[in-house]
Amino acid sequence: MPHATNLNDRQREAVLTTEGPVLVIAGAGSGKTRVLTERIGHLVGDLRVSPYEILAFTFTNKAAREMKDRLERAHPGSTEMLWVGTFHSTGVRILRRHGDAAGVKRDFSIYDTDDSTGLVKAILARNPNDARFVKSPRVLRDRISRMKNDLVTPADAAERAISAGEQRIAALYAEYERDLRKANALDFDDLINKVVELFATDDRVRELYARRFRYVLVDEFQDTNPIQMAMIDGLASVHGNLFVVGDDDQSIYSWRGARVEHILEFEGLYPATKVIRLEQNYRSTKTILDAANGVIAHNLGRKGKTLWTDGEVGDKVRVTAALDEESEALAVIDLVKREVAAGTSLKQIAILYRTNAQSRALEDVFVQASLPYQIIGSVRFYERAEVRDVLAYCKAIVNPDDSINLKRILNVPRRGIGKTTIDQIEALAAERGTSLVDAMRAAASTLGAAAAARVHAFLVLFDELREMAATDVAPHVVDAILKSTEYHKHLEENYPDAEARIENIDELLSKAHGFAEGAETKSLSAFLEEVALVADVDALDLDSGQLTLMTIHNAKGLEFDAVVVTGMEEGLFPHYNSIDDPTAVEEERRLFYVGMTRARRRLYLTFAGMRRRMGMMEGGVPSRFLNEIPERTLEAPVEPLVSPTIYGGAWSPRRDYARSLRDEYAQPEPHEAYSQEAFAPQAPVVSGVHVSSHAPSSTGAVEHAYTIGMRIQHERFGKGIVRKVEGKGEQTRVTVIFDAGGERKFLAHYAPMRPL
DNA sequence: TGGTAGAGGCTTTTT
DNA sequence: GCCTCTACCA
Repeated sequence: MPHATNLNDRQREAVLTTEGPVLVIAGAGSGKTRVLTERIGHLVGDLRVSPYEILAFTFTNKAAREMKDRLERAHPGSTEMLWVGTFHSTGVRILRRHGDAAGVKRDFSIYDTDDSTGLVKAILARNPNDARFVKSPRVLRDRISRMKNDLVTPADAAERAISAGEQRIAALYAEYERDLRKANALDFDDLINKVVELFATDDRVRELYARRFRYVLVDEFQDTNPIQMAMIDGLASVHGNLFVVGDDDQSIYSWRGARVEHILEFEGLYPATKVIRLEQNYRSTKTILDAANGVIAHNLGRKGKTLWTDGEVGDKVRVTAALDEESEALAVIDLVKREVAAGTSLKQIAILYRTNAQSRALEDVFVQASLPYQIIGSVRFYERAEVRDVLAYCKAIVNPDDSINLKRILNVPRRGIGKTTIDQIEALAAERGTSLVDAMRAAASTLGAAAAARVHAFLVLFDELREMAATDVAPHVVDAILKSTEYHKHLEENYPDAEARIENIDELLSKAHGFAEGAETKSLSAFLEEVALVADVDALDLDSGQLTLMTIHNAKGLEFDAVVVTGMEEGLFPHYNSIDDPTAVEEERRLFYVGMTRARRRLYLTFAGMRRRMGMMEGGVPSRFLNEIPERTLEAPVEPLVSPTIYGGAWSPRRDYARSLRDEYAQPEPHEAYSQEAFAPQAPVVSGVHVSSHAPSSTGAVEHAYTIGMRIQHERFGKGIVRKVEGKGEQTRVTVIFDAGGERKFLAHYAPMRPL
């Protein structure tokens, strides 16, 4: 059997059991991606199944691409007809072909989270009395999204509403749905929702797909939500050859409506199910697995399994304490340096964290140290204002009914169409029940002459671009938008950081060019579709030779030789919002488990004694998860971490553990610039440091009386002059301009600094 | 209509 | 600490 060699018995069973429902419980690193790919290879290569009859769901586009690449190598030509993609991209594919039956027009636009929020905002503006029922447009949008994911319609919501507030929310939800239809737009949830609706209303279409796809495969099954489950169920309704792979211990998307129960209830739903468990791990060392197993064992709500490996024991897990987030970043650099010295390449190292906000402090220090890194997520490319502006032009051009995006660009760049004019046009649109563009075309009579002329000028430009988009390729249209609106000039005139913004616009343009080179359909609408569905991880380049920074959520499914999980503090990880809810803490624990099991050879954990949160410095306490790691897997000494005073009590830097590392960064010129070569592999170096505290030494409880103009001495940055003093008591912040150049802000209470 | 300054909210995680 | 919205003035 060409497709069952080099597999263990269980894996082979999973590959060869092609008929009927199969549930594979696949632990972290147990080779599930391989099983999925080999299984498709077996179907195509050995059983002569046409790729046309196979549909596979992956969690990201990147995973889909990788699976296709692997298959293409093994069976050239086989992937052309194969459908592999995310639920969302598969939904789009189906809706573009057969959406009509569910009332979806073929040329619909896709609203991303920002667009949806804009729509909700507009609805709330129309219903000022309802604002008191929701905290913010975003909260309402999330709530609507949750209902959609749970198959709750506006009518259901109205029926279930017990309070007046719930009644109104149901009404706003209904209005949101109406407005989406009016704008000929689908939000992310609709991309799946409408398929389910389609299957329910039109049996012929459902059967068309269900007959075609004799084999349906689902990866990351633990993170499917009810609406996705309904879509899967519809697709598997004819042949029943449904193969799902998941791990209940890695379920980390319940906040998005995902249900682990889908794993637990699968056998009940599909009675003939064959269950296969993959528990042998091929990724991590014995020590890392032991540590991860020890942590996840604290969860009560799990099916229970124990991963094992016959790999080597490996190095122990190292915990590093830092004074604040800056020292934490320095500690990370130090760990990276050691890894590189030991022969690990930068691209095989990942720095993970709970929240995107944590990346900033890391980045600041990495930049200073010239450490090459790539960051996934954070300020997302497609969410930058300038990129969104240009995309709004594209969206409005493709679909002029898209009032949200049309409104966004009406006066960007400034063309004298201000609030008053827009209000008038909107009123006219509401009065006549037409779209915004139509109201603009009709507005000449109601507007003043000057305003009417400006609106007319916009419409001329808009129509020209529309005409062009009907026939020309995406990059040309994007280029025409930029030229005709003099967008570069607009950026230069209005933003001090215009250069960076222009770079982003150029990148968008080059993405459009790249798209036109590779895609079959090169139209603007096809480009928008691609753009709407890309995830941040899709951009991850593991061959860039750089260090990778990302959230643990983004790291799902990936693996690295060395992994550093930062921010191991109560409140951050587990996060404040989860800390009072045992179920939520269990999900946080699973998230930590996912982070730990990304590591192949070495795992590092760091925490900071204090950290800036929304501008305020706050004290931190080591995460409870650290205490759950079996001591035998940790580098000694562990004592300070398991101290009974940890919870509740304020944490202070333990000077006993401030060791060699501190001195390294205590000099005035702390970050020697690490060139690319400095990070090239060298001969292994033996490290003797265990739990190390990364703390610029504290000055203790010295009274701080800084005044503007005062000369000061800072332990690390040398002499300087006080420029600004803000706040009082422990919160006193002092801004200093250093003689050596550079301005910095410190908390007077904590900074290693004294008046001269 | 546009520019600016100050207030207020925000950070969990994402297709 | 940063971004967005609002209020007010030119």
